[in-house]
Amino acid sequence: MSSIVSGNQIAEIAALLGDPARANMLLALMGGRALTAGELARHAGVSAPTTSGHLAKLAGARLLTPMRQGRHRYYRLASREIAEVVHALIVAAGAGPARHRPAGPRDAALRLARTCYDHLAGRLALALADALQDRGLVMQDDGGAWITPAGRVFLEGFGLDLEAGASSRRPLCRTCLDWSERRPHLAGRLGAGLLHRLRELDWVADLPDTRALRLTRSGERGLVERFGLRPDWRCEVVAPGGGGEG
Amino acid sequence: MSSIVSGNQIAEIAALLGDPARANMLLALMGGRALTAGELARHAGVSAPTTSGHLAKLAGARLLTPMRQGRHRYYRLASREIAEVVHALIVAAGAGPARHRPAGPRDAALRLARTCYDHLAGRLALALADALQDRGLVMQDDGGAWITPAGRVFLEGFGLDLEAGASSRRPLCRTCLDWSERRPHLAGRLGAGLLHRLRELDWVADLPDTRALRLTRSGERGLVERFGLRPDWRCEVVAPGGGGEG
DNA sequence: GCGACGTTTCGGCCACGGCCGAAGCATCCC
DNA sequence: GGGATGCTTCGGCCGTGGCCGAAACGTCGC
Repeated sequence: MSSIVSGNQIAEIAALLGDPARANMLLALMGGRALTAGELARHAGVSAPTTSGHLAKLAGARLLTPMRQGRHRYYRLASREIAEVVHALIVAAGAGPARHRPAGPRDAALRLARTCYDHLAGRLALALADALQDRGLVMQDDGGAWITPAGRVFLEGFGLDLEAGASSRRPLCRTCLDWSERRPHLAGRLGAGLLHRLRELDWVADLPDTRALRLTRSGERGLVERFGLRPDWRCEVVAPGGGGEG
Repeated sequence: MSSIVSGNQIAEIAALLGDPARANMLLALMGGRALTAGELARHAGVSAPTTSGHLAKLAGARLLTPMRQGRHRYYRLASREIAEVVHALIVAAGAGPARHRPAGPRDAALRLARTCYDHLAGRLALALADALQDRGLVMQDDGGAWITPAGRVFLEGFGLDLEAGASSRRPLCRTCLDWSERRPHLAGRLGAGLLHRLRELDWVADLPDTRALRLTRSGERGLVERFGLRPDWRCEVVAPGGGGEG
């Protein structure tokens, strides 16, 4: 399988990661959020023109995907494969005393449900996003998500104020790459509003000293009844193949 | 988890991989075997002096581990973490339709026993290497292996011709990093001779259309009786904490 | 419309690093 | 010892590419 890949192709990608400014940009994007060129410039510690050049290269090589939004330009990691490369580099750089990560109960809880900035992440977030999509309330395509008219009615009926913050630059509905599951979940004002409402209804509760969340009994019942959440949402979604063999 | 790693550290590693010559060297080393500077030069398609410079950088950054052996200098991947980075890059470069690998029964057979070039690899190879070491017939240290006088007697009694090919440049006894188990097994002329003899005795048999091997009933009995192979050799091997890792 | 702001293009500077040939060590073999 | 072989060091050439300031472009808000 590796025989079809030449060192030159590898070097091309690695060289893009081999610049401190670009590496810092990619690192900043590992959170899964899309960031603007300006934010990335600040993360990288270089000027706006320099940043622009770097971003053009990264997008040209399909490492990043740009999204225009008004006078801003958002960039996000283009694929799971690229995220894997950066992840492997993070591990290799942290190297030294090879840290062991036994994926304990804490990790499991985080994978199940947690906050990501101000919105929901983890398997629960994905299941919720899937449920909304299955019912035609939210549509997702390659690089974004939006609320359908039916979705607007439903969400306002659920108690969300979709107009709140409408004047801010923040998009109403946006996808955010879920770091543990490697699939996009819902962010933006919709994601924030959802999490806020779920807390308000006591459908989710914060666990102490962690970003993990607990889905309450009423929450589980409510999400299944009103959102059509699949009862098996806790199950592993996909098992990406492990290390290769020579 | 990623917060303690700066983009600069990542860039440092990635930059080393970002040169076509170096990338081709690392790709060649992904087979798990240690290769000489000359072999790597040929793989990379650059001159010996250039290769030397590259290898010095890679070894200096702990991506490769050098091993002197006479007038040769062998290099191998320094750690599992580095191999993971290269692996992720291979996947990302092959990108497009992300191949799925379901780790089926074929894979399991390969992990159990297979050929690696002309010698044995997989758990059987490790168990055999351990057995030889436990009985003081072969000694291994940080970067190599050699046959003890007692081992020489035993192996010749088993039917190996240790003098065959003695005039060639190939080392008698060498370790080779097992790619599926991430521990060294025995290669060199000893490894080749062992596999040859095991086939001759019908202790192992080749499976069709794969590099996997099957240990026959007589083979299993013979290896337990004569080599002291542990009967539980098929079990998952636990990575020893000490190890030559990193 | 106008100014403010975010981003990109242009031009020029400069350093880093890859490349090789020649020469220098080290090792093996006879 | 002498000669082959494998690898490294040295010196010099040269292209690639990162960086910035100035200025242009596009969008937003008034």
